[in-house]
Amino acid sequence: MTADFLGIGELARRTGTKVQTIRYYEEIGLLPPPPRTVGNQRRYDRAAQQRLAFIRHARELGFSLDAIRTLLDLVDHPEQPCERADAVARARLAEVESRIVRLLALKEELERMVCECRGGRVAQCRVIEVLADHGRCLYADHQAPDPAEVGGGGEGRWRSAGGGRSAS
Amino acid sequence: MTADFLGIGELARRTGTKVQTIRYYEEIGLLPPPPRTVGNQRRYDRAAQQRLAFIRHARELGFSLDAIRTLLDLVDHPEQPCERADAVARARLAEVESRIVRLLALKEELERMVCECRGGRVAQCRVIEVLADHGRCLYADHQAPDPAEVGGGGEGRWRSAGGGRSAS
DNA sequence: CTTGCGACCTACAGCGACTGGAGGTTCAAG
DNA sequence: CTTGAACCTCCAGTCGCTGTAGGTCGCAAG
Repeated sequence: MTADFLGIGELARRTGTKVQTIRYYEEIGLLPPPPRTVGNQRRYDRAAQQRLAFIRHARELGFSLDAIRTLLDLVDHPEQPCERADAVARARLAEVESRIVRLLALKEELERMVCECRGGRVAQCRVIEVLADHGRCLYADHQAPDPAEVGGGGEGRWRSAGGGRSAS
Repeated sequence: MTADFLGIGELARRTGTKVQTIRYYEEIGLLPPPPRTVGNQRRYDRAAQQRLAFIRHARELGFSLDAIRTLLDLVDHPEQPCERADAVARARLAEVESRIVRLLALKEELERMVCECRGGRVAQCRVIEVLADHGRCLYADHQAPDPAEVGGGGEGRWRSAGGGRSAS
């Protein structure tokens, strides 16, 4: 049924990839340059289809293109021990886990915000208030790079700086 | 203790922001252009500090700069009803929640992969195998944009396409 | 007053992972 | 032969910064 050599559009349709993305993968060396017709159009065989499916699947699982490059290297040398593949997958797992932890904390924070907002004016809005004052958070360290003091109490809105020329 | 007008470096230090990032926020209109010294250097007052702290905090909670722009607009007009702020926060919450759900599924998938890999050759590696064959996943829809058939059985590695010129 | 040094200035290029468009060619059906 | 969809290359833009180059400012020591 399925022709063995596909045009780029057909390949795109079958793998749920955009045509440009396929060309992009080729450009950065994830996909090998396929053979072309005499009219210069790309033609993909089954191996290319499977390689692209692998890439897409790995992308769906959140692997970076760099990690995928490593994984594909391994696919290309299947007699090696698979420690590297394992390590890549484990690293990705650790990433996902820490992201989940962080997002759960964020979720709690956001829930508190929207629950406490009782729909008045912005001037009394909890959402705005919490954002303005980190101190009202459950967790001080959402993901902050540095602790760093940020100065200042909480009364009076601070809109924008406006006029005054400064001394030098 | 704290001088009321800070140089950009001091402000950066206090808010845990990079100097270039502050200039970037100014460039895209999140921070108003501050007054300058006669020598053309930026000087920030307390309002600017608080505005930047707000931005940083919102960023830590994962709000996009666009969402933050909306939020800051509201801060600048505190007599409005706060529905918009609420909506922005709720949208962010929904985003976070769906991301958590997706990541939990990914986590499970990755765990299965690394657990089942028994450290042989790449040729028998579970990690590689699962990536090559979406059908082995628990959930078909990690985040795929389209279902899309992806063709093909599972024997024989598919390395790269290589030579053959195609017919036209 | 000069020198030196660090903090500051503008302008622009680059990251990852695509996405979109312009402007031109090729293919297959009618 | 004509039409129009699919293809081609090249390049700019997305988001949220980050880094660099090459110059200026501010302040202290000599």
